[in-house]
Amino acid sequence: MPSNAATKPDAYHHGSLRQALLSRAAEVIGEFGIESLTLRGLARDLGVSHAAPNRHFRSREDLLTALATLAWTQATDATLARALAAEGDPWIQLNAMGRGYLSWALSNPALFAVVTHPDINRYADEELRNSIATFQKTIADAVDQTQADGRHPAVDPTVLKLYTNAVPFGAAMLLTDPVLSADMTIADQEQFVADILELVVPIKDRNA
Amino acid sequence: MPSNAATKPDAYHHGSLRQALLSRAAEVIGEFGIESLTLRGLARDLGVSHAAPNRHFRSREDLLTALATLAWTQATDATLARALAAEGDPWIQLNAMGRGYLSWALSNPALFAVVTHPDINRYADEELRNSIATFQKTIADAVDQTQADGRHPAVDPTVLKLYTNAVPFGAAMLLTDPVLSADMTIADQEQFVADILELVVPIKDRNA
DNA sequence: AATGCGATGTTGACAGCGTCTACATGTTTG
DNA sequence: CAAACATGTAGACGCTGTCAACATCGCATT
Repeated sequence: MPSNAATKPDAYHHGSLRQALLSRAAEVIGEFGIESLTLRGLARDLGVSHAAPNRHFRSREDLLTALATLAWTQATDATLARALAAEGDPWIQLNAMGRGYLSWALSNPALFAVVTHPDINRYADEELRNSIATFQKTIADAVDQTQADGRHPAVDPTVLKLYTNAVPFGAAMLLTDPVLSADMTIADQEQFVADILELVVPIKDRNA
Repeated sequence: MPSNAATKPDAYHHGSLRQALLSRAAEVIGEFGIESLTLRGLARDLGVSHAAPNRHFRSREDLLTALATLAWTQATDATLARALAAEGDPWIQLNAMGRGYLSWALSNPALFAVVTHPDINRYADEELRNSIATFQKTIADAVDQTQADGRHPAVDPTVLKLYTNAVPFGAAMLLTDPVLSADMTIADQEQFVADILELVVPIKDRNA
């Protein structure tokens, strides 16, 4: 059985260093930003030697790529979870997916920040590409279903999908940045998100 | 008269190093990404000593901040230019602004990348904050005018402004990233942008 | 015109970082 | 039980940002 760092802090082997690195990395990014993230700093924080992280991530870029993969996977899960819970027609489900995605982004600003890093997809590995493709397909399928259900019949599906992706993505970018959302006074964030989605995928008339 | 680097390449003083640094930085970012941007690398590229850039930018972060300020200023100009050329009611102008903004972003992916860097606003100086505020106010005013003109009368202005900001922002993020827009086949980018804007600020019915 | 000063560029130095290699330690498996 | 393997350590290297000290230039004041 591998030793547990919590019970054997002086063990030669950490036991779950990879997970600890990912977890601590998210904390550091949230607190100090991505540029402040260093492998040596993580090693110090976790009480291991400076080269230990290299056993799990060949490079700093590799660690960021793993975080991005985690982020897209979580985003997909959060999005799908809301859709399954919605129990309605495709339009209602798409609205729920948007809210699920935005909720996740606002609850996990550090992981979302990794996803918006302009370099992150530059040398993306296959795993990251797959997690992105899975997310995109999730959205694309949901959009297709709304069109099959009669919504936006005249709109080019490619345009509609990019639009559907862009709204929560852009909104999350603005909302997770204190400077960009500086002059907004938002009382209830959940309600705010619902109001935005109402402009894209209106469902209020359903209850009227 | 300050020496000109183009005519006196061996001069002790570069003559316009600050501008050359910003210009070369944008090139490097476009080609190799933000993480690959180093002050020493820029110095080498421009044929000056390794510490020369520090006379113009106290730190690497300072250079990125200057680039971001430049980016927001250009974005504002590009957005306003289209609005002034549009010559229509507020709704038509807002549509034009969206297209102007997206055109700029797609034409200047390197500067746009700086703006989407998750750390860029973390320690933003006053100049950057001002350029962001100016852009936001430009959009906000235009949105207010559409509401004064009778559009979206029942929608909270704050929600409407965030939505109006988020669409082009998110669309530009997706379109400037080869991975995120991987499975999109876009024949005419200008037309594609117009189609997206049509979903947010429809103006086609005007000509019908 | 001479001179002195501020702006700009150079050189050298230092610590921190990523990352490689060689070695140590613990775990698992035949 | 021993050998192979996964994981951690120690040391080294070049690169980077950034500072201090010095050099050179343009410009303004006399």
